[in-house]
Amino acid sequence: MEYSSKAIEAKWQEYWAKNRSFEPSEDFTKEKKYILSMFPFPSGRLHMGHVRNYTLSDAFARYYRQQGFNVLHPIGFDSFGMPAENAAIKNGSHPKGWTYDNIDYMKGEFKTLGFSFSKERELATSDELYTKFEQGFIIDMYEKGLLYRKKGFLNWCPHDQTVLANEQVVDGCCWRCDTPIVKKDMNQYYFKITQYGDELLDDLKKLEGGWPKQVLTMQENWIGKSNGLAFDLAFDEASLEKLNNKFKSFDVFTTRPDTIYGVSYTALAPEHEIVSYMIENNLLDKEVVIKINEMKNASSIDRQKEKSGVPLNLHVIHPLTKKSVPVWVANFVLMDYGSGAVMAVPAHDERDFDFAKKYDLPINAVIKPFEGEANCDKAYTEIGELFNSESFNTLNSKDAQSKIIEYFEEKKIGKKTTNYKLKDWGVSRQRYWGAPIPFVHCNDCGIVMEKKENLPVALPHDVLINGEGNPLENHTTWKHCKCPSCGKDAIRETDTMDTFVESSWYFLRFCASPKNWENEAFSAEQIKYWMHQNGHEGVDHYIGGIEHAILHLLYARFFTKVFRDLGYLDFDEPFERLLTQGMVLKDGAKMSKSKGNTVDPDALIEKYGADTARLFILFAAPPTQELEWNDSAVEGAYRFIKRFYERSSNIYKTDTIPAIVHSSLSKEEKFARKKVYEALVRANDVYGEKYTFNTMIAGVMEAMNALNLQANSDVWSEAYWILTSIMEPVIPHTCWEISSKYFSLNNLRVQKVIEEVFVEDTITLGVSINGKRRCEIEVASDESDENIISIAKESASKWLEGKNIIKEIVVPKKLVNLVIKD
RNA sequence: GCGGAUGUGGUGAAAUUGGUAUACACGCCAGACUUAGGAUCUGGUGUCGCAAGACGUGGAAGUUCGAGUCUUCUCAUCCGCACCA
Repeated sequence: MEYSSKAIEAKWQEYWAKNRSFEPSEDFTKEKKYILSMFPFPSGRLHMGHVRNYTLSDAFARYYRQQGFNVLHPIGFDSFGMPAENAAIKNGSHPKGWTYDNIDYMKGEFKTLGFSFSKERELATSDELYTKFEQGFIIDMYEKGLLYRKKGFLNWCPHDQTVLANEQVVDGCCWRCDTPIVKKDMNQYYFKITQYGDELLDDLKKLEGGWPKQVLTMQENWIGKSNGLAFDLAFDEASLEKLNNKFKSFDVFTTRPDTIYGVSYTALAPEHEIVSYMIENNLLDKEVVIKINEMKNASSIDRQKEKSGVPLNLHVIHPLTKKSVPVWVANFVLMDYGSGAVMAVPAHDERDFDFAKKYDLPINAVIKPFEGEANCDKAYTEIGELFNSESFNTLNSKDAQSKIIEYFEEKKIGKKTTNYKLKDWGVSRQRYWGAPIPFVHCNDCGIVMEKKENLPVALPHDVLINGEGNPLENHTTWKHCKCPSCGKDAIRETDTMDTFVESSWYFLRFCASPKNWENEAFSAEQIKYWMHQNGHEGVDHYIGGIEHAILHLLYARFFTKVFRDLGYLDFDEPFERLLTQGMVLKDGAKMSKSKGNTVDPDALIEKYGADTARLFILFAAPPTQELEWNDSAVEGAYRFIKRFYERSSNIYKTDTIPAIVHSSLSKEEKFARKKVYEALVRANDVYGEKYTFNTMIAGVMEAMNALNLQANSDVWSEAYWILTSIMEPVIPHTCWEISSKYFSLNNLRVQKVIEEVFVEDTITLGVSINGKRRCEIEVASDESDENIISIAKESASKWLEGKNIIKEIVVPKKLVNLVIKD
């Protein structure tokens, strides 16, 4: 009975493949579970983060199959993207060949890890069939005005030679290659995600409980809703003249209208159109222009270092006091938030204060603390009581805010406004390996959508990828086409889509039978089934890394709402429960090639087998915590499996669970049974809410330790009937092997908990004196409190001598506490 | 700066939610079997102490018969956001 991971694992992997064991049933009357892991980018090999991710989802999928659910547990590859092109530049490979070779290899790895994915629903998002439907949705969205093209200042990564969405810029650098981004002015397509800002924010409430709090907070902050007042600041006569009457005013936004009487200057972003106009028309001194250009060109990190600005020698009229207020350009004013202009109240805003100090601008306090006096040594940013504010004096900040907004609205000089940090999602990428945006530029008709029957607009195979420019733009023939509307010569759009578009709807694609994939993106009937259950909506368990807390998860939520409004779906949120797994660390740091602290899954499987890898991963830490890799603990996992396998020699063949008369057992046998059923209870707790596989496995180990203390083959056999069922989601190969050998696979299903094994004749109670544990006593489980106390007193007599007992507490089945006094 | 999380043996971690702190595992120590052991099995292992015992969940205080768990303050580490007007 030597344990051989290789022979056992290969055998069952073949068996599962041959028997289509993990294909979902199309019997839609059964209860279902949709278990989904975030699909991988086919970079070449799986890393430990993937293994952890898929081990978790696989455990869920296998558990629910045992429980009799119809389980959809699909996988695919997020296969467009820049690494394929970077590899092309480096090795001369073709992105497509490189991608699909990697996919083949990684599919092999899935198999050797025993993951119970549906093979038949596997897909790659670079498949033309996938692009075809995606481009169809893009056209729908364009028609609805949810996709538009405009010129703007974009985040440009000089290394990847492409633009990035705001979400994809991390600390001023490219999220993929860490190159500092620069701003570039160019045309690009945007999804109007801001139109869904409110709903994306409000619906976070529906996800409470199902999603980690942290992710909800991050999304909330990202959307960044703030309420306030927007109003116009009109130029004075001299300024109007200076601007050739081109601009009469500009718009500002404030969340603190209560501080409006404290305005002492206003500031425009260096990119503001009024500033640009003045530069273009030589209305500014040379030195001023140089300073403004410096501000514009500074990286976002440099720009944050120190506040700086220049006056424009323009003035606006304060809307309430009618006083003249100078207009400055300031580097801390951001063009892409609000209107790119601010009213500055140095007395009550730290940024405005710093700037005013530096340039010696007036600081006018208008809010004072409810207790105490106004103080101009630093900005007072708390709420308080208004003064120097004409008719609003003595109001508190909160009341003043609404009163002042009301006043502006009455006078029609301003409006209550909501602003969002969230910006529209820029989706153009100037690269080859992505889904082409299915539009055509026609001299006569403008931007024209490709006809749906002509989809997909597929990529040309013969491209030159050398890292210079956009390969589609440079291709000699591909971009030339006929206008779908007028038939004249036209040019194809050469931008491709951000790969986050593909991952925004892949979970819906799995809701279709592969035999219909040619004809439909997803099936209404299957969406209705897989994405709904008992009033709940969405994927039942979605498992992946926290690094997608904003990007992918926000985009997927947005697409779900758009698809709903396009009439394709009838629910609001795609993922009901989200489990974000922790990182895999080695030597205290995230595994990475550059640090040289990686563990190769293939080598691990070669040495110990997939079951060992899976067991270690689930045992070493709870899923949401970081997982510190430990080679000798892996060894320990291997030894446990080996023991578990070899001790099956204690059991006999049976097709039903052995019947045992509990009362006839010895103390050790009863104890072993109790431990086995305790493990079962723990196992059932894991999947609902707690996900604590580590304690479930500890329970099984405890049961094994208890079984070793006795030799009753009925008890052993019953135990294995249950334990192989509990452990099957974790170490499936070993469990199927044992189960097929002894139980004809009949035990891999719901197990019943028997209560009688938990009933004990005697119980052990701790005895504490003044809360300090002193000794323990063994009493009959139905002993009266009165007797328990007298037994406790007797056994603790040593500590009670000469003391008065003033209180006696019995905690049922736990302990006795005696409170004494000298 | 703002927001969130975490802090328990040499290590990864448990603790049925206010009731015997350290389950389970790794490591370590000792023993058995062995030509041998990086195999297997058995036993031990929070700290101090010869012992009785004392101390012990980052630190300080509080509530309680009783606190890892609740309250207040504080320290440390990690993560997210960050000139968002």
